Amino acid sequence: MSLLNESDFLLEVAIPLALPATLTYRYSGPIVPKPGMRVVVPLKGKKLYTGIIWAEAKEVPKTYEVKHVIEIIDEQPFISNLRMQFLEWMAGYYMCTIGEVLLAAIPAPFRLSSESFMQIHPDFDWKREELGSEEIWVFTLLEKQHKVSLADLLKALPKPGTWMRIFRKWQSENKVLIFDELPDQYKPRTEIRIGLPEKFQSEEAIEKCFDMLANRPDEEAFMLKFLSKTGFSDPEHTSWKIRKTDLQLSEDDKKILLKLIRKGILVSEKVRIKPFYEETADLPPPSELSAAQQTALEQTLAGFAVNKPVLLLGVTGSGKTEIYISLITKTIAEGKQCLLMLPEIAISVQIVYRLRLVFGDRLGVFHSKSSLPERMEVWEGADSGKLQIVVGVRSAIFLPFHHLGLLIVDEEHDASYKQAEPPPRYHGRDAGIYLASLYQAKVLLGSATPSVESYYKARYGKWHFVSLTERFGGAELPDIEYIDMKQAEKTLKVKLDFSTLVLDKIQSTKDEGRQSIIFQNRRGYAPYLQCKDCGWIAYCPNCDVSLTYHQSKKKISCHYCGHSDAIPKSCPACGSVQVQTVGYGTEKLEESLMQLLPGMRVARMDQDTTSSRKSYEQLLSQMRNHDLDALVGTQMVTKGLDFEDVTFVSVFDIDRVLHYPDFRANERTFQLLSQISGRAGRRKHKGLVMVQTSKPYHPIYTMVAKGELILFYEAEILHRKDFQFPPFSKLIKITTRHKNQENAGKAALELTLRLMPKLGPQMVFGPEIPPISRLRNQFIFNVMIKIPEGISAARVKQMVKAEVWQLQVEKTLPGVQWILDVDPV
DNA sequence: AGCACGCCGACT
DNA sequence: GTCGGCGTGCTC
Repeated sequence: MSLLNESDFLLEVAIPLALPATLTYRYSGPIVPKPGMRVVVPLKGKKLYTGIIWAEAKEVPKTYEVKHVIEIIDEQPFISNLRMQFLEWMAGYYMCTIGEVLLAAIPAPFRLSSESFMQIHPDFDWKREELGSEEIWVFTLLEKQHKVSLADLLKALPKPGTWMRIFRKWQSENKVLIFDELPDQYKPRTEIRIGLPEKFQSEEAIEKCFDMLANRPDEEAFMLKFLSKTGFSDPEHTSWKIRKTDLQLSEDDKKILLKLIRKGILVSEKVRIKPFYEETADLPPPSELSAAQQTALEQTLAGFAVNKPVLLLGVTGSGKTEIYISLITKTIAEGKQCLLMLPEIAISVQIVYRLRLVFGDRLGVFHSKSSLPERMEVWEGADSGKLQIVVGVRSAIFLPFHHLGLLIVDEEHDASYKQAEPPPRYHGRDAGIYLASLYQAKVLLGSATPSVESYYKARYGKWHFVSLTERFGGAELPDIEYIDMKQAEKTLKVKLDFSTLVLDKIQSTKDEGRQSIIFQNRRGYAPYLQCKDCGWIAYCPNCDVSLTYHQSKKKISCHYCGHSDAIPKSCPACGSVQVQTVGYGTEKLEESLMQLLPGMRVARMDQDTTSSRKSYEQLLSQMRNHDLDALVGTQMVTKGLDFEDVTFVSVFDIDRVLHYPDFRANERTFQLLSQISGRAGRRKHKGLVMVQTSKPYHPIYTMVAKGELILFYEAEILHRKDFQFPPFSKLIKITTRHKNQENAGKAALELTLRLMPKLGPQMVFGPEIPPISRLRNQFIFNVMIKIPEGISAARVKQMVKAEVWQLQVEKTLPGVQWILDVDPV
């Protein structure tokens, strides 16, 4: 960094806000600024923000007065050079601003602002005599006020100094807590456990115990209850403890318990409730690799040796996880870190248990439902290198890995890796591959149904291709049958739109003591509510979609904006009372099954029944304990569920997926059918899949049934090539949004007209009205840019960005929102 | 993200 | 006649 004056620096500072660019600040102070260090800066008025020194500013701005950096927070760069390079790449590649990337990349607790609060950490023992005079000052204030905003603190403290740095240091030393909202979330959840002291933990000792209670029948009764609840009578019981809540104590019981504790016959302890993934379960240690797995592992290593990303095509149940574990173990042995990326829903208890068993404390979990302190812990662990493996969702790529050696992206085809909103609209897999290249880390992508793009790259040179097609333990793939619903209707073999074949199979599956899964990609009771007399349909007032009828909530609601209405008793248009539901959602299927198959224990798994982690886990355990015979669900049941006794899977309506107007419809249909088939017959028993369709001989369906995976991919690749779709081109989707249809349309048209002469009709497509043309009272238009192979995507992006920027500046279309989406999914 | 400036409804 | 709704624009 060059000097302007003596120790006076001019800096480009990136602030985690959706600002168009970095802002210029001046700094003079005791520290030599380096890129990646955090600074506290004033922004518009007196508000303070944390920014990142991005670069040295090249010249003194002439059009405005440059403000001063208040303080540099870090002694060492908070973001390493490598990671800055990554973040900058992301902003460029995904056509957003650095500020937007930082917003996603830096957890809130690191973004000290004047709105942040500070309080004394309850677990830290401050010793007054060890504090310096300044520290005493702050400590006293904190002690008096419980929590203080940094703005107030800065006002109250003697002027010059490096307060933010001191606060930051305290924060990292766990002397204080700094947070943005209420401090409640920092209180660890605890529970009380009641247990038998060690000296009584044997049959004879318990006898003695009871002798002590000989003349207290109430206490004796309590002890008996306690012992039975701990499973004492079970010869294999191992625990002498139980959660107090599980004892379900009456008021009187509580008094007795207190007495017993006082007598020393029982003990109570308060323990922190561990997040679900920290608990360990008794699972068998990882099994030895099979010959097929061993071969796949060796082939993967061969790909790594030539520094290519490896695509592992592993059919469901082939045991990809074992291969992951081997590779992770190897990477850790080399002293490097691993990131295992999973789609949100797949970070299940099962896989984390399994990995924790192998890697113990060296494993961290980075989940979207993780609390802030949990995130901070993983962040710190990744930074220090203490965590050698992190299992996480897409945002885990922002963790400050010390030395990343291996990236595994499981279920790499999963669309949820792509962030839709807010920017950066990045793809976890693709961004991960770039990040790995910076670290010179190895990359393994795993899937039973890879994306067509990945398959193509792996098969035709760029990447390395490994396939694992044998199901582990020799379990057979299920049979897939397509039920011709038109035929079934003609022969009256349909009840409530269920084929009687399917119904019979659900019944017989139950009778054999096994379970079924019924898939329908639509939640709620019915997608429409319609008047039989005049044809009126309930529409969302804000969006261009019909309202879904929800019976249990007694509402009709919009799945896009959340709007909901009471169910009309009569038609608002003609007054008729013949208002009826049309179509089928999971809720209705659940009801139909209960009605058609009496005695069937059916449950439903969709967004509406799994709003909390607990309800989700509960459904899983009900399935596992055979409290259920059939599970109806959305997309959610297609991913990662592994029930030993599910032998029958039924797909209620697949045609809608296939006919969705999108170049990925074939791929999605293939993936969906293959994935859902993977839920059937995962162990000893062969599974059966029945798919209801009006086109039983559609080639995609046939290819799934015959397991002709390679055929599907090769055919699809030809198709994509003909139409110049990815992987033979790159797409940028530009969306215009405005409350007024005309303005949104004009904006899209104007952009098209300006891009057309520069890029030509082979690259510019649109404007087009999307299938849902209005969302949250905003009209939407799309312009698609298709960049063929051989043309610099970077240059096209530059051009598009310049045109959009120009249109924004011209202000002929005020208030139009422009959304740039690179590699839309 | 905030915060300020700016044009249209229910009130002292 | 005014107070205030949040729509839009700027932050160095």
